[in-house]
Amino acid sequence: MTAPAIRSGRAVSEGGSRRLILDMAARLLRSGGYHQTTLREIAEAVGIRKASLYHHFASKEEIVEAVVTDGVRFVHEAVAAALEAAVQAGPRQRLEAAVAAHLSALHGHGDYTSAAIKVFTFGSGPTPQGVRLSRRLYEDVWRGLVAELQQAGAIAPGRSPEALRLFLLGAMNGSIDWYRPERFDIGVLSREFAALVAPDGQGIAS
Amino acid sequence: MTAPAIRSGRAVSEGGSRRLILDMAARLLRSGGYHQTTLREIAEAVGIRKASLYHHFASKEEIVEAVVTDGVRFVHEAVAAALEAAVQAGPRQRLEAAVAAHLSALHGHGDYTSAAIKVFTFGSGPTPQGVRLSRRLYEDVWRGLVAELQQAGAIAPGRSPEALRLFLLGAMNGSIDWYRPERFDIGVLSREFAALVAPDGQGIAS
DNA sequence: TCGACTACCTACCGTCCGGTAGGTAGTCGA
DNA sequence: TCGACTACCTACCGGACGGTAGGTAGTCGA
Repeated sequence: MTAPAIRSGRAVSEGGSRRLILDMAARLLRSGGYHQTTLREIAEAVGIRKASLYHHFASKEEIVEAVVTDGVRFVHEAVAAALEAAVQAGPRQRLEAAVAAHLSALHGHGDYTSAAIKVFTFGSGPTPQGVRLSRRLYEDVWRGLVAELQQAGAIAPGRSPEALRLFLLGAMNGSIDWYRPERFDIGVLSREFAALVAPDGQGIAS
Repeated sequence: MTAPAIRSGRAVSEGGSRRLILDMAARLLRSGGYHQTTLREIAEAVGIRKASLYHHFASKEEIVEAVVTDGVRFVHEAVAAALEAAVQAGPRQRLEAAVAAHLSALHGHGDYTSAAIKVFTFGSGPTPQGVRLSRRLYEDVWRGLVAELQQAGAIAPGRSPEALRLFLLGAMNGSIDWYRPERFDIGVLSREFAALVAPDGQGIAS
């Protein structure tokens, strides 16, 4: 009685299965983290048998790594693009744009970025080197931005740049626990974040 | 050949087994979260067989709940005591004291508080009602403190108090991912945190 | 001394995990 | 038309999971 679904050899999309697997894995990883997410769940969400996942990926780790790498790359590119678009703006506006881009990548777009944060903020699963590297590179974007803000005098003198960066990233990533699109607006939140780090009346513009 | 260890009926301490189990569970939960921590690991760390855990607790959930509840209560009491001790100080000093108490509970003391955050920041395991309640009560402490700061004019006008509280808690709890006692000083960090939320030159003292 | 009780133990349960072996239907270039 | 290839399938593996059944030493009050 269980409808066997339409099976048709090459299925609907050619080669799209890999993306579909990653999409479903990202969704499940986002809500459950590494250990709660099982290959059976992923396979079921995709609509195939668990063993078929091994036709596209060699292991669970490989699937998770692909999701996490994509997630980090996505938020990295979004923030880099936002900073490039605001290259002529003042430091405060650049900060606000970067924060908005980060939060949008986290909440507005797919599940990849949230999944990435869930997975390696847990510290649960094994963290491959490629993931560590891409994460490091993304952190450097913020390191650079904080340094730029400090150089422009936009942040209060005496603040530790490293503490500032950790505070900011931690607070933004922590929003996956409380952000609800109907309760908060990313633009408003970004202004709040930026105002904390670079208060009004500070910097070259004043 | 496997040394059967010293078995002696009532063992070393009377009734202390329960605490020992929770101590070990807290340590494991802190580093592994809910799903990675197994009853076998806990039992091994304690030095008893897995089935013996059920003499003290009815289920894994009950153990985890006890650890989490203790962790929240500990940080709650620490922050409340710090605020009480600084009842005569200015708002900025009170904020700094609360932040220092929270961070100390997280990093300076046992594993309970970090375990609590790891467990329900994951959103992994089931969250019993008792845990939700104690967490809510603790959040109210910060809600009250932010309101007090706002009333005293210590934070910039126009800031959303709820956003401020969420940022602060998120950033502090995020520190479990990067805090290392040899790289950071809790006193210094607390001053950094407080300076962001309640910048100098603001409030009744100026 | 003897029953109740405490704090453990060994042995086992069904279930689910990630992963593997080997098969099969459809597609496509030669 | 036919072999190679792709994309899936069924069936199974050993092992780990949380949890249960039932037993056994030691303690202690009556």
